Amino acid sequence: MNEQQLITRLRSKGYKVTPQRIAICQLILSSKDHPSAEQIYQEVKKTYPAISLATVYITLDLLKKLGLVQELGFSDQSSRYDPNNSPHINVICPRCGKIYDYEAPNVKKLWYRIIAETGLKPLRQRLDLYTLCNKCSQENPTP
Amino acid sequence: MNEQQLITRLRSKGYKVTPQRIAICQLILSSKDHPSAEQIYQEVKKTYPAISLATVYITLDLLKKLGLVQELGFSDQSSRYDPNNSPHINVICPRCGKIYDYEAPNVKKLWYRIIAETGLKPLRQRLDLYTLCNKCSQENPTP
DNA sequence: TTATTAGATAATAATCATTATTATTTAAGA
DNA sequence: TCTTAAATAATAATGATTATTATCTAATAA
Repeated sequence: MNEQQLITRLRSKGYKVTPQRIAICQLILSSKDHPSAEQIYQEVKKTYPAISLATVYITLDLLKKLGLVQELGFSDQSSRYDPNNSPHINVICPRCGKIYDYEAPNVKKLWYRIIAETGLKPLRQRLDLYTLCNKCSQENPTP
Repeated sequence: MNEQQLITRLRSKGYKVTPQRIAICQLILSSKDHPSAEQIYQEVKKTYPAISLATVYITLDLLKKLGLVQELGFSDQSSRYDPNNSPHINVICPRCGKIYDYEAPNVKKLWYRIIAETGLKPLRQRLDLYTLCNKCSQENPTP
């Protein structure tokens, strides 16, 4: 989704288009590492030093309402925001919290077979796979 | 896991066996609805009126360390505790928060194929599928 | 059986991510 | 430009979870 599409999408839903909003949306929608609100805040602050953390939270809520990002809640770290809403696996390191997407046609295909198996109509899904990242498994193999 | 196995497990790890601990463990390990800490607290209070919420949290942490329960963090509700650690789907209602397990041999088999596809070695996983429960979809079909 | 003590409990204070509030500012249409 | 409803920045409030601490007790040994 490019900037013009985003602007159109916001206006069509009656939301105003502000520079802060564009900056936050661009950042999160192009992110690959599922940043937290704080991380987004720190990043956007580089361009908008006066921006408020509350604005970040409000904008993230807006993107959730538009169905453009999914909020991933955790018990051991603050929420992370995922702009990828097609079925994929969030590969998560239980030690450092790093997250990346594993996305492949076969994963999607197999997931659809699982869904068919359940007979349920999913609105969305969240597939988390916990495994030590390379860095953490090297640093301290057996904690 | 019966009470004797639980007691042995606790003692073998150097944890003391207390009546409160047994009550909390029994409750969570036999639960099917992934209760929250508060729900467990309210339930155990019926037998142990003087029990502290802190004790519930400490015991849940202990069960996590033993690998007997998984804590499921959410962004829109407090954590829920899941005693089922084999691959299964948490079917979650996005409106009322109700959770139940969908567990079937085929789901497990397909999930293992997905894992094989990724080439990753999972320590654990969490598979959430969001769909309106019967009650909520009847009450207000289109919000 | 009793004494000892490390760990557990109950009560409650502290933390911190997130949400709510409010005065001020601004986007967008008239 | 003018108007105004919505957005922003600043900050207070909330609430789940964690930390602290003064008893209390399970488990071991005398």
